[in-house]
Amino acid sequence: MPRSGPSIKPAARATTLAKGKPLRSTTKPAAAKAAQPSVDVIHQRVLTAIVEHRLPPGTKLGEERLAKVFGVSRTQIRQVIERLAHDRIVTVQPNRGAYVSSPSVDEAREVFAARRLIEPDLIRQATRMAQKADIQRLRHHVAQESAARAANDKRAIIRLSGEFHQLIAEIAGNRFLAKTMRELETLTCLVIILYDAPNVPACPYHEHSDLVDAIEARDAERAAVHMVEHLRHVEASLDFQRGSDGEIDFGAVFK
Amino acid sequence: MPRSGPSIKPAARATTLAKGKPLRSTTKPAAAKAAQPSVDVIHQRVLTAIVEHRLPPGTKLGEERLAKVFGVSRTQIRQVIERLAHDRIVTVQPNRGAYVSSPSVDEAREVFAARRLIEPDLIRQATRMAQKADIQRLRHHVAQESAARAANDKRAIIRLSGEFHQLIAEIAGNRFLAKTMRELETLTCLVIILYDAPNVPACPYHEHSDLVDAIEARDAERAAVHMVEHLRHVEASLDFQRGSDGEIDFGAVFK
DNA sequence: GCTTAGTTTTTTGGATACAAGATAGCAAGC
DNA sequence: GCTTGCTATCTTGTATCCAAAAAACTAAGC
Repeated sequence: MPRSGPSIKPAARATTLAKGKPLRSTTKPAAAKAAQPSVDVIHQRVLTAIVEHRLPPGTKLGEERLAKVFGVSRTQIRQVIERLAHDRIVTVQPNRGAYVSSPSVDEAREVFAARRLIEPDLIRQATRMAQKADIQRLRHHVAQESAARAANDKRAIIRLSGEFHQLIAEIAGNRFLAKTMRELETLTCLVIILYDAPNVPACPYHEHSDLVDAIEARDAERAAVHMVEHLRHVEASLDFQRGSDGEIDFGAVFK
Repeated sequence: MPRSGPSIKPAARATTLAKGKPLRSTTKPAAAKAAQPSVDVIHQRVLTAIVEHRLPPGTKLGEERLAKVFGVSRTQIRQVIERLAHDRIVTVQPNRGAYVSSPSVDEAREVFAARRLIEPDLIRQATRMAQKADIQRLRHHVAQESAARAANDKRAIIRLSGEFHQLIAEIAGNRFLAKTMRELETLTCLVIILYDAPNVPACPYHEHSDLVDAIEARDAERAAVHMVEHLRHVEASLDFQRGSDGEIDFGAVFK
């Protein structure tokens, strides 16, 4: 974690709202801050912050610091960190703290290999299962992506791109694979910020649109083919050379 | 002080990757009770107990109780339970405690669907990657299974059957998928105890042997086909009718 | 000037204490 | 006799406290 700033400020203002979720909009404005968010909420907020690259790889997630930000005790922060560590999204170094993971080139390739394996099947399944309402949700989501693109809101673009894939996983209806996809998506976001050639957008949105078209046409095979293509595009836009700059591999150096 | 090197940043991925090899086959806790086991060790022990059906689905995992058994404080037990819950292996009911999960019929089907998706690819990959030493490990493992079968050690049989599949995942070399397979394997064990028609062995061992043969012959396609077949055999040996006996689904009843 | 040793400060890891919630036991009523 | 409501007990959830480790800082020496 080489880059300019040695210390990166964790997002002070996390204005996330994850998915259609608890909007406690009608709470007392004054006391709004006082409400202690649950572990789940904190987990989601941190996750979103990582996905949106407000907490880039290498960022230290100090317990005390997070605890203050969220107005809770360290106990709950530790639970959140445990969860993130379990999904390999953060790496904890014993007695030294938790850091947002920097997947190696190998790990990045493994993540994409896993996605290429799982997602075509997932979208085939989704094509079979999709109700009208599901397709509407997908259309709506693509529209949101389009809007984010128009507004040049890069963080929203990244987040929404990922959520699109999760949406497909949910529609497919296999809970286990959906969970796996959530993990893969988050890791992909880390990979993208680490290795993405600048200015290459994560998911060309028309490809998402094409995927929805194929689903609506009930053409599972076309959807699957598009998906593989789509993933290859994303992976091809990455530059795996850059990565090695970040960490000096002492093991390789002295041998 | 032992400040040996200068700023060594050893690309530490050390964490969470602890389960690579530990195969302590004879998990008799008889000795060495005094030393306080680490969270990883406790996690592994509980996992093994669940896999071996010494802790069947529905068993309550009381914190205090486990803490006493392992001679540690509740803090660490809590971490173990969090991990297991994250993998859906235990289900925690808020304020009521953690119970070994009883996957529903739907979930069971989803687990098998995921395995049918992932494992053929994994064994193809393993066929390509396998070194001589790997094949020897596989042979050795099959021999162990055979021995357990001869000794009629049902618990060892179940555990070893699962570990065989994990071994293949490791040889394939995709860490993410290997982790996913570990989760799937454990869930499969829960499914088997819940729905297995009695006296039907989990994995007919000759099938495992066939799989190793195919790998050794470098015939990835044959290996993949065998794997699908193998998984179908296992799933076919289950009786998904039985499940409903166990729990009365009030939600379904009143509607 | 740069490195090295010792000291202070910060941060994590783990145990304990306390509060809230749930279960179980007991008594009273229909 | 069985159900219902209350009280006591136990379990979980959370915050705090303490010890150990690491990092930062300071000072001394080559």
